[in-house]
Amino acid sequence: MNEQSYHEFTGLELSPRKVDYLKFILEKGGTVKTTEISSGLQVDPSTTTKTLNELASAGYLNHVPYRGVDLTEMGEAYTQFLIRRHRILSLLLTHYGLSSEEACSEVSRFEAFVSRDAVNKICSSMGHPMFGVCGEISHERCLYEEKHD
Amino acid sequence: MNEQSYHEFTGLELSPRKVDYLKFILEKGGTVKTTEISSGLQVDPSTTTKTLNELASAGYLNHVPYRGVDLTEMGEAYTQFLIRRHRILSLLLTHYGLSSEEACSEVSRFEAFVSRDAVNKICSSMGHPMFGVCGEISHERCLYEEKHD
DNA sequence: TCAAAAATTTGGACATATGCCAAATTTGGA
DNA sequence: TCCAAATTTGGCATATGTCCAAATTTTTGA
Repeated sequence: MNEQSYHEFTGLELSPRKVDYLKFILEKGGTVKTTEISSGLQVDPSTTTKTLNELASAGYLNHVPYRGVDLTEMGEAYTQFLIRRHRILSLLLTHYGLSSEEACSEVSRFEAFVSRDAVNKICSSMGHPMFGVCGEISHERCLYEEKHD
Repeated sequence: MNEQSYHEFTGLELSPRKVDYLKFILEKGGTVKTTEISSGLQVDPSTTTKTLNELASAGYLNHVPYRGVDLTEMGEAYTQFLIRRHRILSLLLTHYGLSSEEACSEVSRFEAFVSRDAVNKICSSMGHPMFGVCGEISHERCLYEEKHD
């Protein structure tokens, strides 16, 4: 989604693993170092470097070699969606007999394959819940888009 | 799951594409030929042959070269689960503002990553619905397992 | 200040999953 | 029986994700 505004994306742009990286980076906040990510995601630092380069090339991150990464404006907006998706889907599953922990780990496995359209429909249908099982749910862009469809 | 009974599986054994193959084969029924599968899944016949060999090695299929494949007993039981999973998840999404078609194609993208445990919980929680948006839902093993947990 | 330690990156290798093409093999119908 | 159609083999390609060892850069502390 390099050249486009963050209004246009399907939610299917990134692999499950890349989603993990972005979520981790947003949750850490600010500039994040390779080592922190490697520990957090349990991978070799060289793996982290490679993935970071890919995410930077795709426009989600600014990467200053040897210094760390931070989210671009687009990357931040996109990652907000990733987190909202995770929370909405997790909350959904807790309504069907899964515990918070089960829901969370279940969703982590498949969330990367759930489209933004579907998430937005589920979200409206649930009445834009404010609290998920793993954090507060922000609907900023979600509500904005609904009004401007 | 080669040596084990089909009572023990997580539902995460197969990649999305292999799930497609098994579902297609079960839906066709009986012995299915390479060409039918290739047309159905829109892939080169040589790709089909390779995948069939993998599924046969893993114990899901009997493959008689140049003749076709059919599901083993285990493969059939497993594929029943795959289809139930697809239908339960699709039905679920239609309760959140997605049309049948949307639900179906959405679920096709991520179903391979939803565990059997989660499906069983969702299924009980929904009261073991008999009809999905893309076919009747059979609960044979699902109900059996519930009684014998 | 500056050398050793720590962090990061590079380059090479490997594994898995998919998929196509061309060539060889087998089947089956005329 | 013989050829066309179906199938399989073998080779190759791409995309992801991962590790290791070596090279590079940054940081730290004496």
